[in-house]
Amino acid sequence: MFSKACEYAIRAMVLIAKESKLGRTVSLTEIATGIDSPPSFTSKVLQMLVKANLLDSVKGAHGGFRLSPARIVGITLKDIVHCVDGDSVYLGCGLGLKQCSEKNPCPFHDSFKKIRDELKIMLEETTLVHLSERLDSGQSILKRA
Amino acid sequence: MFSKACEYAIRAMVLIAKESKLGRTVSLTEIATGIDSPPSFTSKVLQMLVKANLLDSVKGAHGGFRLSPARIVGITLKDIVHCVDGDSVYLGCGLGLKQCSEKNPCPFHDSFKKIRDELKIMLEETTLVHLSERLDSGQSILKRA
DNA sequence: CCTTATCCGGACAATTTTGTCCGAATTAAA
DNA sequence: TTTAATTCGGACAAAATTGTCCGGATAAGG
Repeated sequence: MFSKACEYAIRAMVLIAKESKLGRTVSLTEIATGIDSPPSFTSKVLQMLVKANLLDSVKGAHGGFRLSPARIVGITLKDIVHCVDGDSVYLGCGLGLKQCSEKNPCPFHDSFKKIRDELKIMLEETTLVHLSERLDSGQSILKRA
Repeated sequence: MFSKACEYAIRAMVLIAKESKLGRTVSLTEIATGIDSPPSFTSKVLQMLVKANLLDSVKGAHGGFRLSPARIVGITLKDIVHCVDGDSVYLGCGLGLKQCSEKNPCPFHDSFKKIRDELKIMLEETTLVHLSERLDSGQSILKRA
């Protein structure tokens, strides 16, 4: 469904959101430990998010990553997925046909479009607030126990 | 969403279903041309389907691939996807967490489960009959025009 | 100013996915 | 029986994705 890079991106952003709400800045090491991901690769992914202006980084000692309150409220899963994987997950044809469209549909265009649209809506409606809240309450996990 | 291999598998099966209804056996060359895919790679994918007993092959001159009427009716998208990509598309965690479950959910387990379940149902309900009919009627395409 | 902790960027490496090639086995038809 | 058309299987190659390493830039704190 999503690439590894995108999975790490989402998990990292949720963790950063959680810590940012407490006023903390989170280092790469803490993130990689917290979401159980390869540090160097995670670093690349975070750089993508920073460049796309979805995430703030603080250089130098005691630096790290953080999210402003406005961003925690405003950033959706769709923003993150779009940044890392592009929009083919919720826009592309299920059979990989570039010519597939309403007028020129592949055989399961209609049934698939329904799923894609729901996925798109879900990604658009889910913000970092929603996700990080479940972490706070201990209702959910970001890595294996 | 699906791998290239899986996309080719689905497109090929729809084409074979369409031709099999007319009593024809379809060669690899015809399939690759008909669905606009790399022949040798498509061959590998078809072999997977044959081994999984989802498809019949006829060796030797005038050989090729074909589907019995019973299979055209019985085989669903889920069968094909499961054979080629496994079941992670409609069963796995959206964040790639193996420990994710009802009792130990990742932050967007619930919203994602809804999508996955619908995808699963759609894949289970869609058979080759449905897909090949749309080809017959000229309502849909398997490659670029 | 110096040291230390951190992000950044580029080069590199490993792994997985995608794709190619060729020879062997099989079968229809001349 | 020979030839041609085909699937099958294995080895190989290319490309994409995932992951590592290191040196440079930046900033805090003594």
